[in-house]
Amino acid sequence: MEKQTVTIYDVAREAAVSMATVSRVVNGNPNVKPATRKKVLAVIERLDYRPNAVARGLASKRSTTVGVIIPDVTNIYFAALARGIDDIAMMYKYNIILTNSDDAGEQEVNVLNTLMAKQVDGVIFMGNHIDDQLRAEFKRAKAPVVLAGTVDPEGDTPSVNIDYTAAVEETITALIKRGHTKIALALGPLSQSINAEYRLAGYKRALSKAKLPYDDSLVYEAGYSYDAGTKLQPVIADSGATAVFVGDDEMAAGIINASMESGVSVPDDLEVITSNDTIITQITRPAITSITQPLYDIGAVAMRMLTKLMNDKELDEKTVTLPYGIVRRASTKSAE
Amino acid sequence: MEKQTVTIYDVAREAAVSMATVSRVVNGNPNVKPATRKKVLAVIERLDYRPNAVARGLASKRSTTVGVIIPDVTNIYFAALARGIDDIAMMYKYNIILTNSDDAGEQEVNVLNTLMAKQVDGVIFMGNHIDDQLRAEFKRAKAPVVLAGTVDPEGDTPSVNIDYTAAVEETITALIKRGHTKIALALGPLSQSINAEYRLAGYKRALSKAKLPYDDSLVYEAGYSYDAGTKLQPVIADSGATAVFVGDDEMAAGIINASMESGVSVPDDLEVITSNDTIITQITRPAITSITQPLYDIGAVAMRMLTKLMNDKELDEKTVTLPYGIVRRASTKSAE
DNA sequence: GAGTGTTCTGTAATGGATTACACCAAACTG
DNA sequence: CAGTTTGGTGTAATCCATTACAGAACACTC
Repeated sequence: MEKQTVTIYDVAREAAVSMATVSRVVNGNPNVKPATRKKVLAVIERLDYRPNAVARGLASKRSTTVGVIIPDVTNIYFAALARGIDDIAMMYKYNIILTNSDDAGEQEVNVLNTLMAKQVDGVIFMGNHIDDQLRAEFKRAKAPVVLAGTVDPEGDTPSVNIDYTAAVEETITALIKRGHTKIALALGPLSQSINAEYRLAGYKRALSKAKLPYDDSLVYEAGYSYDAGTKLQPVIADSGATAVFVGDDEMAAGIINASMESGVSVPDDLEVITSNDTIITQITRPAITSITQPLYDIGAVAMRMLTKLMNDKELDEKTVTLPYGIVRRASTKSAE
Repeated sequence: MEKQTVTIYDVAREAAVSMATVSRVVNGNPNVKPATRKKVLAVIERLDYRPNAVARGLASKRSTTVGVIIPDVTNIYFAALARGIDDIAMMYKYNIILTNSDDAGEQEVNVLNTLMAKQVDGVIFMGNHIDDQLRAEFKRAKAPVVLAGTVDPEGDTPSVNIDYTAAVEETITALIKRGHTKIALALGPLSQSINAEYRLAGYKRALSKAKLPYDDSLVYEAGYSYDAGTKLQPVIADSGATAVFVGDDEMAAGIINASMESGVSVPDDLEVITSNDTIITQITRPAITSITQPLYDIGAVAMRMLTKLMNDKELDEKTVTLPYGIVRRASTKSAE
């Protein structure tokens, strides 16, 4: 028992009008006599007609769908952005095609191409690194692209972020003011601009302003995971650092738990500050002081920008920087 | 500078063949002379032709897109399922339209309708409750629906789950064996079948098998959040319960932290067991004993079932039950 | 009542593929 | 070598809407 589809033709026939008129009614075109509109709506109701979005997309060249490329939905940070994106998309009647890229360049390019083949009206890209090939694809794409929570030092592509450099500088400066001189930096891969070109820069700037020497043996490159944190902790302990800035909340949780369990007290022996203020920062004991980011808003603003671009409007600013904050929790000592 | 699109027509003209032949080449139809195929592929390469998936979808009546309805992507549990879904979907060359429903019935129906309008070839539904209206929509839909991590007591719709009742029964029985007689149950809304009809049943069964009385004042209905847990903790403490089974990991984390901070020691004064084995269970101190679920696989298997249905194949079993486990962590005492 | 606008509706082209069917040529059969 | 397959290719209908354009109906003006 195939369920046959009701088309605009069927409605037109039943309502004794042309399909153009039905189309007008469906799309809310005001040039329809109220009586006709009513008649058509009645038939639509009776036949339970739903316009076919694919046919509509072909005819109108707009799919009312946007592509979202995300490294991994199970990553709380990116999932929060995705939620902001989807909410705003829904508000503007767009749907989201979501695909995981695992941060792999080749996969990202592939995904972008399938998205373009599906005629998405725009793309929101989240990732940790943008290389030349990807940048080239963005340019080649016939739909606009906006980066969310993702930096591109080249700055061609519109993007929404916080000022990572300033945030790190501020936290490191606060640590220095409290007397720390050996501050470790636990980051993800330094191949990613956010680490190598933003966070590290903030760290260096804070040191240099305080006239402290930069010691690259205090900078650690690890994975974005709890286990990476537990493994890194003894190394940090050996380094003699009395404070550490961590680039990922799960990693920070690993460092904290491993510290406490090996007799290194947080915050007395080691102060810990992390980056993303996810729920994890509230769950550890001690809870973790963190940079706060308006995650949901980063996604939401990115989507808002994309809707403008999709409607050929100008952007007020291409590179949006949202405000960050810092929440003090128990993993750092209070300022004197 | 509009980027003009290359169509199958352009390729046909340049390669001096008909569009049908180009279509055959693109779709890997074997009835094409190797020489012709090569010639066409060269032109495709030269013109950088990409088939328009929308046009293809209209003509072939298959969009190679499936809809995924999720309560909230930022929920780790569902996000893990979504990841499994997407990976398998990608393996079968499908894309995912993901939409958040916030578990709201009306929204779920809306979303389902837009998905059908977009001509998705199938739908994976995740949610906490399925009411009659939703069930009716599933039936009405012209594309197959599979439930992932979502129970429907009616059992009409194919689904993938673990045996929640048995899992709860097993954990409660273990607690009873260790001597507990007052065991609390902290669940999400009892309006949801998974709580009211599965977990609660397992709890009751364990009690009755042990000939312990059922006391509904030990059953708590709360939200799926950390704060809900911290708020619930004093109530549990007052009840005199010496163990608690929790339906959500964040809630469990809240209960644990609030307990420890109010001088109720976990596991000495209160043993805690939770349900989803997310990363949170490893981060709390004590870490939380949990039922383990193959989250990724639940999503993956659901998607595999859906691909079968989309290709009009029969399902081996309509209601798939994957195995669960139990990991002991520090929030429970070891068995004697 | 002719002229001029509006408002409303219909006709038909269009979007970019898939695919049933027809056809011709080459290969095979007996 | 006529007859039948098989392989390779093209023609044209089809999918279901949008939309430019044309035209009809009606109201209004002088």
